Amino acid sequence: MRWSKFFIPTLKETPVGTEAVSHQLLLRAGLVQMLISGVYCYLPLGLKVLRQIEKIINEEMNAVGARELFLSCLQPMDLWKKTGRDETLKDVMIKFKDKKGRAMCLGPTHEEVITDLVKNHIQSYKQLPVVFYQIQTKFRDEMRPRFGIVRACEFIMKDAYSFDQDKEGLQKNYDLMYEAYKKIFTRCGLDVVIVGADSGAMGGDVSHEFMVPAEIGEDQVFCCSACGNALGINEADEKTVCPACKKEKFKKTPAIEIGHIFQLGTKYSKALDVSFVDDKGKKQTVIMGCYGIGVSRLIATIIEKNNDEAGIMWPKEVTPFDIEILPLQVSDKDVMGAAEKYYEIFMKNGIDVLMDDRDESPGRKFKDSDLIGIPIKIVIGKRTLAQNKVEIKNRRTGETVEVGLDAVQPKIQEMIG
RNA sequence: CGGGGAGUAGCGCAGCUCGGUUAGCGCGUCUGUUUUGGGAACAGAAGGUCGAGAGUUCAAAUCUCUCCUCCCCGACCA
Repeated sequence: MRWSKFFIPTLKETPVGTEAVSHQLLLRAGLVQMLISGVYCYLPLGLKVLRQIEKIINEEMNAVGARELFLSCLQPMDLWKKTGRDETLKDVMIKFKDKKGRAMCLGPTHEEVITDLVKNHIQSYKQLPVVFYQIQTKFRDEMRPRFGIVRACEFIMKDAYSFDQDKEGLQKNYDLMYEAYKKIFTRCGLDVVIVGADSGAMGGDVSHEFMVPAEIGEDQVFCCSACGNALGINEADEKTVCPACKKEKFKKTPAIEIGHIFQLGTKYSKALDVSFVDDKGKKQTVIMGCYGIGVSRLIATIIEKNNDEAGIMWPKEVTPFDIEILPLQVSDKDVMGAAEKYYEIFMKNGIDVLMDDRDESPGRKFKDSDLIGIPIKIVIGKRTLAQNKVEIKNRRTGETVEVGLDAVQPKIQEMIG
């Protein structure tokens, strides 16, 4: 992709009314734009990051046998009355009446819809288990949206739902999801702390939260500063020595919740009457689990944990582009010729490359490059090109190497791995 | 919803206390010329319902009232 054909409106200065670093960088790097408080539009670069994360999620969900579907976000209130959550979630629901006078809402979550959907298709134990997931926009009329897309009124969530015939089946799917979540977050370049948690308005018994310790976190975890071992909220005080490594005491640390999984049991299946006939011909209620990841929040969290004074430093698997080519003098035929050559080569080899083909000063290009945080940049300038060399720079480490013109491709391949 | 801050050009700001030409500065944008290794220089240009409405006044960005929006702190959540 050529910068001039893309759309990356970078900002030199920090926008007013932003506190969180991730919020500032999301705006400055031209990833998102606010429409109203808690409602954000994704610009092309931000969308590209979102797609990268979706790709990781899709792969890991498929790996544990979850089927992707896409539920409606426009939902009838009648359905919510059946589970009683029209009351429990009334403060966050965005409700209205349609032209026919039907009470509707924009889905704050999808347990009711998926359960209602599955109900019509499950009759026998032979059809279980089944696991579905989707990546969807959720709507919650938050009292106070915060920190850009960390807490928004319209946000993107991956939600999965498992349906089993017994508790053992649920536990199995729960464990699979638990492990899949660890993989997803690791691939996103994050270290998570996993804590047992209250299931709150979701209901059910067992639940785990996936937390990332961070300054702007709205939650708190007790974790060992040496080994990361964590206890559930309020289960420890700061004087307790970590039972795992016995080195450090637990510390109360603010954290961002990016995932939450629940063993729901029969709360929804009972209310919506989802049953099946077991192998003895007896009618049973389906046992459910649900599993959420705040995808948009995940983007903010990744930025929160991967930045420096100059801007974002994308982890390898979520970066919007693999490499960036910076021709420093666009008017110079040799410089631009070399840039075009590498651009073509990398595109042909399936490496996603952004080329800053704008006729801007080198200073501007370097600053923008650091800001948007592509992991590897190839700097092509008159000075080095005169010696038949170009410069390859690692955004995160700042490490710079000058390589001969023929060594560029192998070096990049080596760095990308 | 309670408490605190803020709204002036795309972005960042000054002006407001003490009302008075055509509302200004930096960045960005457009034109031209010169530049080109860490946010270049010069010349010219465009861009504003001063958040909105009402009021006071000969005169309001500035004073008064009402409303709207945004940010931060608290109760809820991915």
